[in-house]
Amino acid sequence: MTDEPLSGSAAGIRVRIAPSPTGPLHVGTARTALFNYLFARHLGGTFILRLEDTDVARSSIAYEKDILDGLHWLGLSWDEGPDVAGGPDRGPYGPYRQMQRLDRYRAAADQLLAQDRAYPCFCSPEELEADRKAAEAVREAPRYVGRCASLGQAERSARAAEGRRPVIRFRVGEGIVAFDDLVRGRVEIDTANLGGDFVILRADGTPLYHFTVVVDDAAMRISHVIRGEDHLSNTPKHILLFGALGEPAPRFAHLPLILNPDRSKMSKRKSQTAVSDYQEQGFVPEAFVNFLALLGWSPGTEDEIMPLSEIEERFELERVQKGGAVFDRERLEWMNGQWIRRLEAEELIERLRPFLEAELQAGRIDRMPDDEDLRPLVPVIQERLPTLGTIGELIGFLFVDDLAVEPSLLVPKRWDAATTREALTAVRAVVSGLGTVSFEADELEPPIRALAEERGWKAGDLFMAIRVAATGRTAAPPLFDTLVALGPARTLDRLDAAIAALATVGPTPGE
RNA sequence: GCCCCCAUCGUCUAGAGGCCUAGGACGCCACCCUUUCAAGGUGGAGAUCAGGGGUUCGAAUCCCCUUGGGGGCACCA
Repeated sequence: MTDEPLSGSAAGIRVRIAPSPTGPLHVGTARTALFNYLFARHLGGTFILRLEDTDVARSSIAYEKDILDGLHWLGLSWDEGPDVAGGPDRGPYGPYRQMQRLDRYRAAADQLLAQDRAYPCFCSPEELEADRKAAEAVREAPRYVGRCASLGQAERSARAAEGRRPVIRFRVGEGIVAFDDLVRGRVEIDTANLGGDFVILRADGTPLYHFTVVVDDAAMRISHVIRGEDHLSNTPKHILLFGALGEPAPRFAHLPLILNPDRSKMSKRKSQTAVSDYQEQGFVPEAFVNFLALLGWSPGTEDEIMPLSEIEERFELERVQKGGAVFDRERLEWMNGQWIRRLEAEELIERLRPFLEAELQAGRIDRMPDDEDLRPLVPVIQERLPTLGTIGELIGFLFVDDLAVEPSLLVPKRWDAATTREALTAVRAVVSGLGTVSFEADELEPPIRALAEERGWKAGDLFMAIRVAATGRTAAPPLFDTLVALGPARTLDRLDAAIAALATVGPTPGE
C-alpha cells in the first residue's frame, strides 16, 4: 500500500459522512460531519453523504429526516447524496442509501467467496454464544474459533441440507496491519487481535457495517476516511477488506471522541446528544458549529468566535487534537450568547418567532407579538438571551393578559407592604399624569426619580416595586423600556392590580 | 481478559528543546458600570505541564517505564 503525499490540489479528495438512520442526529455524528466538511471545503474536495441503513430493524425515515434536517440546519452542505428524507439523491456514484446497493455487496461477497477470502459459516447463535462463554471462562478475548473455516464442499452441502442458513465470514489471516493515521501517526495492529474471521453477510443475505463501509468507500472513491476514534481498532478489518477486494485503501484520520462530563464516550444516558434538542432549546447554528469545531481543533491563535466560512479557510487536520474533549454546555451557552449578540435585529426577530409561537402554543403568553412589538425590544433583549428559548421568560409578561404576581415579591427587601402600596399609588399618579403622548423612557424616568427623592425612598427600591408590579419578576429588562413596551394603559392596570394585591398581604401598620 | 489510543488550570485549549517564573477562553471570585437581570470593562484564584527515569548545556515539548483515563473486541453502526 503506497500512500501518495497530500498535494495541495483538490484532485481526488473525496470524503463522506455516513450516518445510520437508527436515531436522531447525534452530536458526535455532527462533529464528524463538520470535520469532513471542513477538510473537503478547505482543500476544494468533495463531501458526500451516504446513509447506512442496513440495520433495517432500527432504521426509520423519521430518523433519516432528523439527520438530514440537522445537517442542513448546521449549514453543512454536501455535494453528493440525498438532500431530503426519502428523496432522490444526486451524484455519479449513487445510489447513496445502502439498502439500494445490496446487489453490490452481494457481488463483492461472491468475489471474496470465489477467491476463498470468505466462506460460509453455519454456526448457530447458540454455538457462538457458548464459544463466547468459554473464552470468558478462561479470561480470553472473545473470538470466532473457526469451526467452519475449513469445511469441505460436502460438509457445507450437508449443513445447508439441514436447513441451516449460513452467514459469510471474511478470512482475517495472519500478520500485522499498519497504517499512518493522519491525526495519530503510525498505528500497527496484529490481526490476531481482530477477534477472528468476522461476518460480512448475515444469514438473510444483508451485509454488515464493516463490509458495506469498505465496498462503498471503494466504489465511491473515498480518498480520506475521517471518523471517530471508536473506529480506530476496526480499521485493520477495513484495510484487509480493501486489499482482498483489490482496492486501494483510503487514508484514515481518527478524531478524538466527544465526552460526557465523566470522560466516557458521550452518550444519551449522560448527556444531551440529539442535535435537534439543542436547536429546540434555541442554540443558533453559528454557535453550535463554532463550538463543535473547537472541540478537538483549534486555529492555533486565540480566535474563538469564527463563522463557518473562516473555519473552512483555517481548518487543518494537522491541528486536530488527539485526546478526547468533554462537551461543556456552559461554554456552548456562552458562545451562543456571543452569536446571538452578533445577529442583525431583523434576523434576531425572525429567529425568535418559532420560540414565541411555542410560548403561545404552551399558553404561556396570550398574544403573538409582531415585528412592531419586537423591534424596539431588540436592544434590551439581545444581550440577555443565552438561548433563543429563554425569550419567554425574558419578555413573556408583555404579552400576557392577566399577570399573576406573587404579592410578597412586590415588597422590596427594605420596605413593608404599606410603604410599597403608598409608593405604587404615588407612582400611579405620576404615570397617569404623564398621559399617552409622553409615555417614553426619557419622560418617565425623571419624574419617578424625583418622586423617590422627594419621599426619601431609594430609587432602586422604588424601581423594584414597580418592576415586580409590571413584570411579575424581580429580574427583568430595564424598567422604563419595559413600561414603554407595556404601554400606559396596561402599566396603570398592573399598578392597580399590585396596589390591590398589597391590601391582602397582611395588616399594614399604622392603618 | 486481550488489543489499540490518549494524558497542559474543573472544562475547551496555546505550546511542535531555550521566547514558559506555562498564554487565552468558559466557569468561579472580587471590583467598576448600574434601577434589577444581563452585557461590557478591570483584576484575581486556578496546571510542581499525571508520576518516575533517561537524552540534552537546557525539556511541557524527544525516548522508555509506571499510573490513570478512554475506545474496540456482535448475524449494531
